[in-house]
Amino acid sequence: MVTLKQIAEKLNISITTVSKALKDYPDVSKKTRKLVRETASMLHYKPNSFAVNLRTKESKTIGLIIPEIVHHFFSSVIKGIISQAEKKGYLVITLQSNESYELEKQQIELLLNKRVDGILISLANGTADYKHLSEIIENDTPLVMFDKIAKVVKCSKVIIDDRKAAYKATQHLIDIGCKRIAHFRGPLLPQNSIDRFLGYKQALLDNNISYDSSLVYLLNDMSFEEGKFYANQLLQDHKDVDGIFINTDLVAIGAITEFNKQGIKIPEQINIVGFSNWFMASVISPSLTTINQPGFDMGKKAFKILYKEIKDKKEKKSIVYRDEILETDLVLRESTKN
Amino acid sequence: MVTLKQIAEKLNISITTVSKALKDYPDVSKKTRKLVRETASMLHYKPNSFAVNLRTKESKTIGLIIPEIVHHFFSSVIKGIISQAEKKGYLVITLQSNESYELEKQQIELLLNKRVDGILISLANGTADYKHLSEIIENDTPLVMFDKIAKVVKCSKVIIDDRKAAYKATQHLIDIGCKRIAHFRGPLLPQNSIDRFLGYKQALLDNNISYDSSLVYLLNDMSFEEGKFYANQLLQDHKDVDGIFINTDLVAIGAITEFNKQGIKIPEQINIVGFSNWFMASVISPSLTTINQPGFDMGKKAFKILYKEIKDKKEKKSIVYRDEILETDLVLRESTKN
DNA sequence: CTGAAAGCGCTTACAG
DNA sequence: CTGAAAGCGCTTACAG
Repeated sequence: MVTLKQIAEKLNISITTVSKALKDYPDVSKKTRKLVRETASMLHYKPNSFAVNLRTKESKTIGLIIPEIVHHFFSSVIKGIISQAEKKGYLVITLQSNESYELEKQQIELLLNKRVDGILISLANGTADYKHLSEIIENDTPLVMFDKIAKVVKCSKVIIDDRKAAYKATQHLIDIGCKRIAHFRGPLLPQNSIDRFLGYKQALLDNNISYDSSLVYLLNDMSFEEGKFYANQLLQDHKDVDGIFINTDLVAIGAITEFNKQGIKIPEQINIVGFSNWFMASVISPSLTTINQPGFDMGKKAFKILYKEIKDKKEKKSIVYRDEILETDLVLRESTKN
Repeated sequence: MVTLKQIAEKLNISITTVSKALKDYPDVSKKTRKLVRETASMLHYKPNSFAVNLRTKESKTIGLIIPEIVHHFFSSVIKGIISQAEKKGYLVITLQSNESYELEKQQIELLLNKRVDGILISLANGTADYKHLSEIIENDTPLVMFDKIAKVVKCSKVIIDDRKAAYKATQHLIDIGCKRIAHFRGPLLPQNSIDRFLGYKQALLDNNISYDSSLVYLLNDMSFEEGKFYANQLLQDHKDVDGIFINTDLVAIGAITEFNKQGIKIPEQINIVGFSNWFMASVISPSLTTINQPGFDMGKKAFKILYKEIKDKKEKKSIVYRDEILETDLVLRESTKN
């Protein structure tokens, strides 16, 4: 590998001058600058990034921890982050927590040891303790949380308004005439499953529909199979339900599959609204009415905020945490009337 | 940040001894070793990875270039790579070429400048020239290609036998009685679209079915929309077709959607076999018979080979390139008879 | 068992 | 305009 030293020796000048010439310092003569540039490109010189990192104390690399990569929403977020990072000259190290708090904790340790310039994270469902996140902040590493966040952690956050979106979804069911509306909710922990539940409940109350807790089913792993299972369960428990708001599309697609199998007509007998707007939602039959969750934009936005914080830190400006709330909309399809 | 120097000063010993103690060199006394370890953990010492990289000339980081992240198959591959890399203490920098040769080229440059310890790549459809790949090899950076590869490049490769898999898919259509079998193929460039076409053709010939080039449709972007478009086209061109082998599930799902819309019965009027076994293939109606492509295993395997090459290089062993061919199988579902 | 010293390849404040 | 020197924080061959 070619080094500054070799270029310097070849031209009989000092390493200092070579370094300055390559960085276009104005205090190097035009002639020397040109000579150095030419020699460097002739020798295919590439600055040793390890040395640069050590000197500048930054690596132009950020870390990303995500619960699950094979997931339409999250892979869209990753794509948004990576594309935006590349534009700004940053590379992204991605890690998957697999919805495990323990792994998440270890991975933060890995990234901190690696001295990434900043960290982006969407929390595992299992995460209830936030010491590992505080450690990032104490370590003075910029941190931005997105989608699955912890409200109490002091850092910037990019989210959607889950409560509002769930309210919108439920209101739609009410508007098309549903009287008995069930909800398949996520586990007790991630904030967004709580918020989606609260939005559902609020919409009922605002429309003078009494809240019936037996219509709310709490799922654990939010899988296709769970969707089928609880769809069947619902049919046994409540013959009179005419609408369901389901916490996420994958589960909704499981439910649709089960209803189709049992000959339940959608939307005639039961209306369904999902959440996320996966690609699948548009190709299943009947296609699924759902909340569109802007994954790509969320990724872009999260990186942009992180980038600004990294920059502000470098310039010793004080960092102001921001809460960015992205808009969602309801995509009407065949699984609800009209 | 705590450094070796600070620990040394605190204990009034040399930096050398501290370094050795932390690395469990046998020539440090038990007592000193213990003292150093305790002090280090008390001060939350973390080795500065930038300095370590510079000294050891390795970063325990690899680069990954993939055509498209938001894609069930590729995100499974990424997951396989990342999980395996983490086990071996490696981190993964992911970049997306977006099926563009130009981007791919730039990204290789980025990774080489970053001095990653190795590179994993699946080529963009647009890539026809391989100089940028040779550069990796000349740079003495281990390289493993997977899925979309270039046969002429001298490096290890992890693939499936596309020709054999396509043969199997086509043979299945023949076995269930199809006489006029169409094929929706991918563009002329990626090797696997060529191989899938050849497998299709070979199966016909081996079964004494004459090859009819008008039954082969060449698609460009392999999208859901193209699937719909060519399904419609096929209905206009050839009323007698009773089976289609389609290059990838997404297109097949587009085709199914179009056939459903036009009231064509699957599999009674037309049998369909896809390729990849996306999750979607199992939930569409009718569910799709398809070739299962083991993304997660491919990722794991690709990393394992790369890891071995990195290790061999470090130990100055000569590197033997390997071609790993993973098994695929046909998953029978509702879109084909029986 | 301990430590002084060289060196990895840069950057930059400083002197001339 | 040019360059000697210090330093980023480690590792390791070598001396004692």
